[in-house]
Amino acid sequence: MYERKIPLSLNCGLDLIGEVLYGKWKIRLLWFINEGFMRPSELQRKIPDASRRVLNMQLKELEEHELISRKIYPVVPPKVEYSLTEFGNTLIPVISALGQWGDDHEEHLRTVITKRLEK
Amino acid sequence: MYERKIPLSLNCGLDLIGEVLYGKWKIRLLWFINEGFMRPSELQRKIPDASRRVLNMQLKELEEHELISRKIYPVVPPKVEYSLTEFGNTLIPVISALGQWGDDHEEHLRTVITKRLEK
DNA sequence: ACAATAGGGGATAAATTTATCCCTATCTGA
DNA sequence: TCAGATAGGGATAAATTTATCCCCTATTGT
Repeated sequence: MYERKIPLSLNCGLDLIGEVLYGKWKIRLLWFINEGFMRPSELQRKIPDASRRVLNMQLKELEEHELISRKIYPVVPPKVEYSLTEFGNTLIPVISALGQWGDDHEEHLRTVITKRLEK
Repeated sequence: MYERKIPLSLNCGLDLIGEVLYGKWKIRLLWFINEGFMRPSELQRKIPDASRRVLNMQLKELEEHELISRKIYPVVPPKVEYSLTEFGNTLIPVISALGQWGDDHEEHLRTVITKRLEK
């Protein structure tokens, strides 16, 4: 794996949650898994903008952080299912709050984001 | 500025909030501004791990996204104060929820983060 | 005269994260 | 027999974000 050169700062709760949620697709992965899309191929279809490789990597990190667990069915063709751990479940209300805020302010957000990009 | 080559995905509320909060120090900046540390030099002292330059850049982005506003006092030496906009204020409960979750699970988080780094 | 403080920003390097490409394996259906 | 689905990963390139270095203005204190 990549060996970090700049040490992490893990001083407060915000640092800690950032460490496990930071990653372009992680929050969405947790969200979709919570909604019942548990197989890697389903998740890839739900998030077509992400490459297969990156989703695998981020799923692995979520698993190492014990937010999700991975169950392998010994069948052919292979079948794998992810599910939220108990710990991962406690994060759902927080993610929900994030999404809700984004939805509540969708119009304004689109405006300011677009405005900034055009400069 | 840097010209983006990969288009953003702004499909849902989670994408939108991600766009304005993604940045190593942004959440903390909002938090400290909310706590009353409004001057650039104060913020730099509160977040010593960040370089001055990066804080300025992230503050500028927060301002362009209309989460904070910047007031310049025409005095010498210069004085600048940031404050949350009304819009930025609506984000505080969300950030609070993030920090609270991190605090509530601090011990477990430290364990899993450290464990993963040691591999 | 000189350092320190206040606020800012250009140029460039380094770090980190994502994307791309290619390869592995087995079974099902046309 | 060939295409497609299923799941995964190594090697490497590209994109993006952060860090570092240096420079500017003007005032106050030593």
